[in-house]
Amino acid sequence: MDYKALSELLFPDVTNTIEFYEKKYPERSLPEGAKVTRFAPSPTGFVHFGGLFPVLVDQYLARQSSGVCYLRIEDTDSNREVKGAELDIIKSFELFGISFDESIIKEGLYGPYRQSDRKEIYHTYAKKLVSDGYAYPCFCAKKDLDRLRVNQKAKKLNLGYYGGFAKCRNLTLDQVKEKLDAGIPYVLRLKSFGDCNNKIKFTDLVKGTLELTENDIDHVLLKSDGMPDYHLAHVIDDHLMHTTHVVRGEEWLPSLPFHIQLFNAFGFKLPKYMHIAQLMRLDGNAKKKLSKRDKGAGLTSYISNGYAPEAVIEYVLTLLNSNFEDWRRANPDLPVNEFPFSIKKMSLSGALFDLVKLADVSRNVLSRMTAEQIYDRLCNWTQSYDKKFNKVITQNPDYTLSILSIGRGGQKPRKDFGLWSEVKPYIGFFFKEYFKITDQPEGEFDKSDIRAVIEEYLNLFDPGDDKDTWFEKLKTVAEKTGFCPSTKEYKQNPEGWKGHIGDTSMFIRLAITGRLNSPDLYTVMQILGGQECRRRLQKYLTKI
RNA sequence: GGCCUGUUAGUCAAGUGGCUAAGACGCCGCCCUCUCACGGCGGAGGCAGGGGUUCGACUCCCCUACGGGUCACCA
Repeated sequence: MDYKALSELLFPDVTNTIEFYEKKYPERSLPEGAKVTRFAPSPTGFVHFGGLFPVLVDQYLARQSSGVCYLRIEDTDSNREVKGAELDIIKSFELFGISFDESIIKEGLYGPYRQSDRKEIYHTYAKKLVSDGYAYPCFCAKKDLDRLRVNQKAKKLNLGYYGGFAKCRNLTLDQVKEKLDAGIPYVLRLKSFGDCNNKIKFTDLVKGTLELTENDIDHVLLKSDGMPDYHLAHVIDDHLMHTTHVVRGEEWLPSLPFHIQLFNAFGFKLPKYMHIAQLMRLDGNAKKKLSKRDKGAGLTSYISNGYAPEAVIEYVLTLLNSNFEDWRRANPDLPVNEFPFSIKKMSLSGALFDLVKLADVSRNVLSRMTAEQIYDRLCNWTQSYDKKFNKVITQNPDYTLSILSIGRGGQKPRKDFGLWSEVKPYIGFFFKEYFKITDQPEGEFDKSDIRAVIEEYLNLFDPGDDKDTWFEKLKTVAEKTGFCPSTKEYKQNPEGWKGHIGDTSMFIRLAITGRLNSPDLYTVMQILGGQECRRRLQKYLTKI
């Protein structure tokens, strides 16, 4: 077979040579050891939660080595393409503080960054492959392939287009010409010289040394529409764009031998690979790969549900690097991008997505913010997702700020909320728009006793009191109304008391906040102001 | 089914032949001048099973079981 002639027959329009592109995309000039990584999504919809894993690895590896992290759009399948998805992906990541050094909106020297714009390049390299005898056209129709598969299945053979089953391998130049002239659609296939009885050793940076089976399948390289499939595009792009580290999900592991084969066929240097574990979700009792189909898995739905992006990022980091939490405890105030990310600390098996843990991480992240930061972000979020609340807090910025300051700062900050959507239920009672008595006293008390406590307290209440005086007055009220002023004492000897100071405090809390639980009552009352406290206490009397 | 890969408490995980097997979340109990939150103290709960190798295996090897991935003109 005259491969050169075959290549001319298949690619008459290709006039460039691969040398042209090799020269056009020279080695990147980067410092020693700089890593070049890429995130390469297909624009088939929104980015889902699991996408955060590889992209964060990409970002850390590049940043920590003064390298480059770029975005490449893998849109070689026009059937699955979703309009607007490209920009959506970029915007979604931006919400999470993730940006790329090069992308379709920020072209670098190694573009185009959209695969559908690189067709000429792929064809040039494909032509080379054909002329070197590594690829051939296949005219088999889908029907033929289906039949082949059925036969192989019946005979319990390995499925696929390989060896003796690869009929089109043996087509002569004239036969090819004939079919071409007849307008029969074809795909370009790899002519595999691999043997599935041979094993190859390969070291993955995450998985370690792997033993893989050589590829003997004549995989498709170019689809009948002339676009490459993932495999060919991956090899050519990551070569020309000089990717040093390919970070991708472990679902790609089975096709790795095929990729290695392609790199070798081209004579390209192999990049380093990192196949990372998939995030799983629980489906009944079974673990399932988290996918785009899962409701609420979209990155932006975390935003709309009220998660702080930085909290989501930290949660992902706890799963990505087992020592992240230790680092965070030791460095509570350092920005997250200073975390010394380490490949060695990456998990081998897929973690189960844990909403409860996310909530915990989230509370911790928010507890480290200042009241001002909380306020800004809260305004930002409510602007889109709770306009009424947004109006309330922005009308009273100082007041809101003082509320958000409760128990903030210091060594043991409060952790009352992990979601922006949890703030309103927590602080709503401070505002007349939301104040409502929603709880009832716990335990059995005479209404007259409750009334007596409130009345007695109203007599003594003075907003100018300091905390100790304030508490002394609570004790006085308790004692006067027949409640024990010390909980401890009461527990030792409850005889003769109607209850204890905890109970009388509860009545007052109910009147002031409408709820059984609240932050420190003294502070709450200070913020509300004497007038409002008095008003609420009096109002409560009418409701008992 | 073939191929690949993984398996330490409910979840996430340290651990690389010699520990009473870290820690975190969750759960339970106690403490912290008022509830909650925070914090502190304590508790329940684990090396999938079976064979080897070894003076000694969570750690090395083999088998089994179970989980996951993949076998497209999708990425």
